[in-house]
Amino acid sequence: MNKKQNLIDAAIRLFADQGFEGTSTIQLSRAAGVTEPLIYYHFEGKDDLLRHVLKLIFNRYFKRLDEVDVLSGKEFQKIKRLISFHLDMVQKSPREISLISNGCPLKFSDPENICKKSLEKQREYLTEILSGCLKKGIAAGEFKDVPVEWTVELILALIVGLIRQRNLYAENIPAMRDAAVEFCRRSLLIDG
Amino acid sequence: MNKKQNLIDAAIRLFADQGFEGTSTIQLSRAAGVTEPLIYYHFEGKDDLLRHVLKLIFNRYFKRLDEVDVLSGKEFQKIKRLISFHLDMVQKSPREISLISNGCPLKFSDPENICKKSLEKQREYLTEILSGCLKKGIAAGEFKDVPVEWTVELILALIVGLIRQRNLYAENIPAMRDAAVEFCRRSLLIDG
Amino acid sequence: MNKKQNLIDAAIRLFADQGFEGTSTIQLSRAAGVTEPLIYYHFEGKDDLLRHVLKLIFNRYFKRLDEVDVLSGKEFQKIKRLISFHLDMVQKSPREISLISNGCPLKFSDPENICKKSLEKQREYLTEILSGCLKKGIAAGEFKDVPVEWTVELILALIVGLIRQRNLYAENIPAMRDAAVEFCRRSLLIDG
Amino acid sequence: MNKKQNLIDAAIRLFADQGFEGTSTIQLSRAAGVTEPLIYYHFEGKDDLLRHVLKLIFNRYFKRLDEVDVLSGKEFQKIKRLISFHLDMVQKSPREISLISNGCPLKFSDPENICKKSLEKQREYLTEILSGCLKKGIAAGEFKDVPVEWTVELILALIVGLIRQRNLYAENIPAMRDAAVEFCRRSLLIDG
DNA sequence: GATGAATGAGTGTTCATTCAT
DNA sequence: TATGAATGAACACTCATTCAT
Repeated sequence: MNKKQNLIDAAIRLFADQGFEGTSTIQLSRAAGVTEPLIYYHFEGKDDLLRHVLKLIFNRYFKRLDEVDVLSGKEFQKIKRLISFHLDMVQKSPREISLISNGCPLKFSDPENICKKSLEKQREYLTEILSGCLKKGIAAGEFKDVPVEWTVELILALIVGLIRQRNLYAENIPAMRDAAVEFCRRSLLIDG
Repeated sequence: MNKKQNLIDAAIRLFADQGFEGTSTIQLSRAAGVTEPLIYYHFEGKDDLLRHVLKLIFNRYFKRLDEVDVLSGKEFQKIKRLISFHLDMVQKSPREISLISNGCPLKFSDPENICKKSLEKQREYLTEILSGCLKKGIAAGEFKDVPVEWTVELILALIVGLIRQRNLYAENIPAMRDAAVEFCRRSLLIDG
Repeated sequence: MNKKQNLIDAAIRLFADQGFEGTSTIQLSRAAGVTEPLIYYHFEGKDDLLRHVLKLIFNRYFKRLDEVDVLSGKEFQKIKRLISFHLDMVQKSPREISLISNGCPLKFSDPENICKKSLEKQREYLTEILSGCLKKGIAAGEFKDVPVEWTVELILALIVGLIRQRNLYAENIPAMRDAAVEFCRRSLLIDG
Repeated sequence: MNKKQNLIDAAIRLFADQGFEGTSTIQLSRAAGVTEPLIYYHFEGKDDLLRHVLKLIFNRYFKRLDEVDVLSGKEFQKIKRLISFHLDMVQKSPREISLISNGCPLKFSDPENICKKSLEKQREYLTEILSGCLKKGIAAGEFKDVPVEWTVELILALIVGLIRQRNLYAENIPAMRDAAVEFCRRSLLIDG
């Protein structure tokens, strides 16, 4: 069970750093300290290993996302927590996020792609929460009267963009997080 | 010269859709309607073809970026033009932008990577312009007193995120552009 | 003991249908409902399993061949019984015969090949009986004065050919058997 | 073109001697004096090479079979020529015949199998000729009144069996041919 | 300019087999 | 008896690249 875990760890690392196609099975096995055929004992092949790894990462992501408090406090508090959560994750597990946001899309045209399904699930989940926040916030006089649908898209784009920038340039996360929160606060809150 | 162009076009398409490692020289030659060795007549190899293609795309990008009016009008007008410009580009040439924003970063650790250099050049260029706009706008009382450095990062992240979302989900660009501009306007302008 | 038998049964089936080289140990184990290493518990390896299976089949064949009555009756009756016996066998256990007549000869150059030894034993056995029949029949005026050695070869070839045809085209065995017997009767008997 | 031919020759030899599954691509390439990838330049793969080789052999066989005189002379002369033709072929090109009669049937369950198609074509062709000969011979009072259909099957089985025996035991072909012809003559001809 | 033929190095994968339990 | 985990060697096949023409 140890060696299987080594393989998974190596896969996350190498797939994230070099891409799926750019990583060979022999590289994987060496990085995991095992022999090549063991990949085929534990998984059906290189594709299956990727699938397994992505499933794992998405499960982890969704589990943690579920734990984010999106019920209590003011509406903007909830949005702030969502933004912070994503920037925290990219700081703690940059490779996992990198795999999700860079590694997948290449094979995106394939409709069976788990990444596609998971990214859509993520999109739906976040869209629903953010829509709710915005609507309630507008109704309660907390937010300005912004167009909900497009503003949601925009916040999503902002989150995605921040993750990406951080992955490429390894910037000061807390500062960026605060700047992002303030940026949104000013744009959304009536007394921002 | 025709066949060389075919090769370049095929390379842009295939590298963008399948990634560099995911595209073989035989795929390239077939997609271009030529034979494999011709790649080696016109370029030094597959790597060189990528380099050539990226240089081409970045040149095109920088040339167009240079044509964006960042001198006349109010400061926010300039920022608005920059955002619009990028969303227009992704709509007109999604593959080129996709290559720049997805295809490259995989081999990013390599310091010789042309993509890295070009992306940094782009970053510097945009950062400079945006910094100028923000500083001048703040001084002129057009903008709120926001932290310049991080707000620049944020706008960049927003642009990157919007490009990415559009590439994955092919959304309504004009609407997103307007929403993005309004979002920033509210966040930045004193009387937003 | 049950699982060992399952392995043997699976081996007969798979080796006959796909050939020895065309059958993998994992296919064997799955078809037998056991795990791969069990093959190595009960046999020394894949080769040994083949050897075991062939020995088994040849033993069965020789045992039944021994029970064919080649003593009583006229000489042609004996020959008829031999022909009938082989066509009956191929009808009852086509896979076993198929293994003997198709699966083995491929590695025939190897002198250690059990198949080779067994086929030679079979050849000698049948040759001896048929030679005896022909000689006695000729001496007794039952048969025409045919060249014994070559006629024996011919009858053997006929048997082999009939088995093969039946294995490929699954023809009406009783009819073929009768036709074969009559064909030989006309060719051999003085008052055929 | 020379190296391609070497590959084909090597394939005929090795597939016939060791079977298709028993022959590796590296063996093939070494036996042909070329490098492994050349197989994939000239053919689509190992399967395709087998297909090519079988097509070639069957074409050669059918071409020569077409040249056998089955029109002139008495009916038995025609049958004699067919039997002789096959024994001549097995003497001249034993490996080609071996490939046809041993190598193929293993993959026989596959309906796309060229071998299956070709063997059926061969069967039909020979069946038609032999049926004609027998019918005409019986009508003309040349042959005894034998059951045509089954006697045809029998002669086919005899030919197949002779080929097989010769391939395994490398016997004196001319003697066997004469014995076979005489055997059939006695069985078929009224004044045999 | 352009290609058919060819290759060394490497790909993902399967093989028969072993070993600790 | 029986298996889960693991492996060295080999497998069919593809890679980017070269070269003579």
